[in-house]
Amino acid sequence: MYCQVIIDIVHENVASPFTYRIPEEMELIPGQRVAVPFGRREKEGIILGLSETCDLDESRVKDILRPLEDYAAVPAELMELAGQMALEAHCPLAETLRLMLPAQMRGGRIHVKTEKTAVLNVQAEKALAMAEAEKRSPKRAAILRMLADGKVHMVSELASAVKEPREALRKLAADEIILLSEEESLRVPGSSFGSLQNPGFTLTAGQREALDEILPCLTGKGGRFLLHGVTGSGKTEVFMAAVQETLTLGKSAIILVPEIALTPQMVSWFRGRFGPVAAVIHSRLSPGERFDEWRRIRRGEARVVIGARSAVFSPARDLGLIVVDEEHESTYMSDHHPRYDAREVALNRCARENATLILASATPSILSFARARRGDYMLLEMPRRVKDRPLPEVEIVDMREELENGNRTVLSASLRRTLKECVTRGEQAMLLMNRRGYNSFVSCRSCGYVVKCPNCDISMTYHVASNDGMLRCHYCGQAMRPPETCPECGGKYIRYFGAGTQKVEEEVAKLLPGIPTARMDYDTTGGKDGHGKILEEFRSGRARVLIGTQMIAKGLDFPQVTLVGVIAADMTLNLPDYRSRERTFQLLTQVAGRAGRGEKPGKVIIQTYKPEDPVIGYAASQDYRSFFEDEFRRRRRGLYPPFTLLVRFLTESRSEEAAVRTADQLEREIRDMMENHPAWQKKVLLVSNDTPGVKVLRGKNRRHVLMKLLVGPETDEMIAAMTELAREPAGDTEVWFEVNPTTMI
DNA sequence: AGCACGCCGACT
DNA sequence: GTCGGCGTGCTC
Repeated sequence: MYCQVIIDIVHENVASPFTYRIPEEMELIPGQRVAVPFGRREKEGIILGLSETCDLDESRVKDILRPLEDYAAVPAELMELAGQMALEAHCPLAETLRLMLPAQMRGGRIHVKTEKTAVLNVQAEKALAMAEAEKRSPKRAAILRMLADGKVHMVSELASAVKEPREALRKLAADEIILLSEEESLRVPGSSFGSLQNPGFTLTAGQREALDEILPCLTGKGGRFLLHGVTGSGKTEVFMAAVQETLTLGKSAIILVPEIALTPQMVSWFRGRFGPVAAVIHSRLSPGERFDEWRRIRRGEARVVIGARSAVFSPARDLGLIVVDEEHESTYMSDHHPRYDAREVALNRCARENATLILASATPSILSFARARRGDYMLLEMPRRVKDRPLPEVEIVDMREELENGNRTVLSASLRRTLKECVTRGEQAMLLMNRRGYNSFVSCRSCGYVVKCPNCDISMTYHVASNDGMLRCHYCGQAMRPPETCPECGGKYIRYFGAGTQKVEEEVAKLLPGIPTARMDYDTTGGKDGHGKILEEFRSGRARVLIGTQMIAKGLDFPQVTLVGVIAADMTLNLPDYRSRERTFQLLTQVAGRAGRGEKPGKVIIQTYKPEDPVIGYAASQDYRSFFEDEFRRRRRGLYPPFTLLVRFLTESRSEEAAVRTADQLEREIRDMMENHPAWQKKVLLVSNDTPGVKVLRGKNRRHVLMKLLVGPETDEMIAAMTELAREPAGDTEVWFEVNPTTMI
């Protein structure tokens, strides 16, 4: 027998399978990991397939050394998934296969943990009699009495009654009175999140209706749902019930959450409700715990998996359901190689394994909602909050008026007043400073005008004076000098935005002397568990005002918070990214949902230089539908995803000249390629060659070639050709190729 | 990815 | 004359 093995090396040169002979008496199956001789070294590999014959010269074929486990580490469905992903991403199979295994499992770094056990080897009566006789050895007597029940006991358990039992055990074993052996032990992660009993409450009508659609699918061939419910409508309860039903049917469920550290409630609910059948995968697990959780899942002992995006690759037995909570979150998009979208993988797996998919969000992504409307997903709407609690009152403050009234600070008069009242009442407030990215945009403080690219309908980015002080469009490379006066109203207050959380904290300290505040942003969450510490400070009430970037807006539940202030809603709106409107809407809607989660009603103040922007209004009234229709039209009109594909080649080199030269070379080759393929040429809307937002990163000079493509039947071929193009060696310049890059810096 | 082989400059 | 630079090429 022979087998095809994928060697665990990610390199084009060794990407295709290698043939090995399977020695007599060795039984192997596809998906199993093996050790093989490779060159003059030993390597790990995964069996792709088996065959009776081999078309290679016998003498060149080597023998499999040994299996690494006695089961297939990658089950058949995940083998197929890895294959398809490698094909789509144009990357070696070894790379996608790595996603299917806990990283620590590779390279033999992790071992199955065993625990020593002891069991009686003689009749219980005889043991008890011996215990009586063992006058001189109380330890042996005690051990014999404990083992007299005939059951297998852990040595650690015996050790808690008898100190240092090792010598006594050794003697008993030598006399063949007891048997010592080792048993595999699983490190079940401690209940670091506690275990909250979820109060069993009766379902609302909305929840009932949603479940009536979902539950029948679980028994059959599966279904696809987009669960759209306003903040506080009880989406969690719906998919918890679906998970319960999945377990009742003897199947497994995977629940994906955007960031496990931010959803401790969910984890404790699941632990409380499902006990040890729930496996929780999060970044704080030790390598050993992670591996053991993986094995519990692989064996079918854990049938509920909760984790971040990589949990979508869990080897769940008989998969019945995948839930993607907060479906719109960008964390579902992997940020390093091989790039994948956990939502797409979930969809793929569900189709493959006849499982049901539930995407849940209060603010679904444009893509998912568009699909739901097209009929790809069944749309389940829950427009009401539980107990018919009202949505918080939202006030929009026009910051241009503040300026006219002589207020040049970051806090409006209204926010100052409300904040003071809130704190005086002993309640808590959250202030969101949604600043992102390195660069700032340029805006007129008198009329709200923002400098936009003439070709792209995207705000231009100011490149600091130490760079070249120009305004640039990150999409097409258009550059211009910043205007001295506002082209719209002629005003002189053209400003470069860039104020941060620190500034806000200073203002709050001036307004409320002596009131403790907490600040949460990239600068303050550096240390180990910096996140948790700051949040705890706020949760405990020691800090009364929490000031932070968008990390404070996600899924947090502080019942004492009655005021949420958004310092400058336009900040994310004017980022040079076609997704900025979507992100702003999501952020504002989600943050508005943070206020008034307890008994007391909440208030939200949104400060903006552009109160007339519909996105602000849609978020204030939590009107998802109108936002969607508006944004979908805008994308179609502006030819943005999902109607088009953005593609980028990034060159990086120590030498600026080399980075530029390589980018120029790529551009020429791309243009040649398009000349040779008239059908492809028609799909190309834009080719630009320019300096990216960050010109030098980690000491490397950078340059990028951007393309916008219309999606069509030839898309995949074009991507494949461009992938090849990017692979060509370019001296000391590195070339990165990306489709729909997550970031454009 | 590693690790061989292989062909040109400064050293015991 | 050799030791060693890292350019090309192969690994079932």
